[in-house]
Amino acid sequence: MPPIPRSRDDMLDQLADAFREHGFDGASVSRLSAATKLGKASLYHHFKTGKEGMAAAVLGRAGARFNALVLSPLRQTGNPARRLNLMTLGLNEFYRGGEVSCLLELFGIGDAGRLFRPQLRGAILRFRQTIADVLEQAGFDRDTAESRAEEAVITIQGALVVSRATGDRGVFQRALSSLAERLLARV
Amino acid sequence: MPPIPRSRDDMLDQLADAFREHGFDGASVSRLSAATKLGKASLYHHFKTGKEGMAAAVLGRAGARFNALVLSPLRQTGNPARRLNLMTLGLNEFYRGGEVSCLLELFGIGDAGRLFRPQLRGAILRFRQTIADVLEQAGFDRDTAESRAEEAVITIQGALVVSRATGDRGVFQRALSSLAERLLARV
DNA sequence: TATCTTGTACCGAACGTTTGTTCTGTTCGA
DNA sequence: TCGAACAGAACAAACGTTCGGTACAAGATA
Repeated sequence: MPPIPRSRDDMLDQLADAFREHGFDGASVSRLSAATKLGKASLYHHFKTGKEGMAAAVLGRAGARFNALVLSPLRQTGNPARRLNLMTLGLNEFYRGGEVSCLLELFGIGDAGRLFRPQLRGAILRFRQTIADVLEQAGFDRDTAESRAEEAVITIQGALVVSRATGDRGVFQRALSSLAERLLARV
Repeated sequence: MPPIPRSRDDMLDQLADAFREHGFDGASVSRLSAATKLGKASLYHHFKTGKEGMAAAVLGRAGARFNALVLSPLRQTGNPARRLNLMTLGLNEFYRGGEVSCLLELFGIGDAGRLFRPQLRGAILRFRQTIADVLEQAGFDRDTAESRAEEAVITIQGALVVSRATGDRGVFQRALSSLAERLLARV
C-alpha cells in the first residue's frame, strides 16, 4: 500500500476536531493519531515540535479561517449593517452553528494557556477592535463602539459555552440572530 | 508528626482551585496531591472513587455555594432590582471577581463532559429559570423574561472566558456592573 | 534505458516518565 | 482496641517522544 501524501489543511482540520473535542491535555497523541489515521511517528514527521507544534499549527489555521470568514467581511467598505450580517454568517460557519467549542476556551487553560495566551489575547482584541471600527463608521462614538464590541465578543463566547453545556445549539443560534440588530440599536 | 484531620470543605476548595487552574484532564492526581498537601493514597482514603469522585464532590460543593451566593438572594421576596443587585454581588464573590474560571467550561469537555453534563445542564437551566422568575415578577411577560435570563447567563459565562483569555478582569467587572440594569430595562 | 541517489511520507516498536490506582502499613485520638 | 487519617512504595497502563527502517516518486548519472 503506497503512502499517499495528504493535504496539510486536511490534517489540521482533523487535529482541530480532536483538540476541540478533548481539549489540549485530553487530546493524547494516540487520539490525535487515530483522528488523523496517521501513526504517532508520522505525526512527528510533520510536526517536529510534537504536540505543542500541532496545537500551534491548528491555532494558526483557525486564525486564518477566522480572518477569512469573520474579519474580512467586517473590513469591507459599505453598509455597516450588511457587514455585521456577513460577520454573523461567517461566525455561524466558523463555529459550525455552535456545534464546535472555541479553541479560545480550550487553549486558555493550564499549561496550554501559558503557551498560547498571547496569541489568544491578540485574536480577541483584534476581533473587538474590528467590530468597534464598524460601529464607529455607523455613527457611534468611540466609547460606545468599543463597549458594544466587547459585549458582542462576550456574547459569542458565552453562547458557545452555554450551548455546549446544555447541549442546545438553539442558544447559539438565538444569540447570533439578535446580535447585529442589537449592536446597531439606537439607545 | 500527627495526622491532623482537616475540614472536608478546605480540601474541596484546594481541589477546586487545582481543577480550575488545569482543567479535569490537566489536574493529575499528583497535582491534586500537591494542592492538598496530602499523599495520593490519602486522597483515595477520602474519595473512594478516585479522581472522578473528587471532581464530583468539588462540583457538588460549587453547586451549594452557587445556591447560597446567587440563587438564594434571587428567591427572596421583595424588590426585583434589589434581588438582582444581590445576585451580582454573589456572582462577584463566587467567581472571585472573574479571577477564576467556571467549572462549567472545564468539566463540559471530553470525558469529563460525558460524566458531568447532566449536572451542568441542570445548574444552567435552574439559574436561567430563577432569573426569569424574578423578571416575570418585575412585570415582564414570560417570553421576554426567559430570553433576557438566557442573555444574562450567556453574558456571565462569556465574560469569564474573555476575562481569562485576555488576562483582564475588568471585562468581567464591566459585564457584571451593567447586568442588573440591562435586565430590567424597559424596551 | 537502466541504475543509482535523494527526499518525502509513513510506521512498528521501543524509550523513559507519568498516569490513576491499590497494597501495606503507621500513628493517634476516642 | 478500634477506626479514621495519613503515607511509602509499588502496580499496570498510558503518556509524549524517538529510533530505525520501508515504500515510493523524482532527478541525476551512465
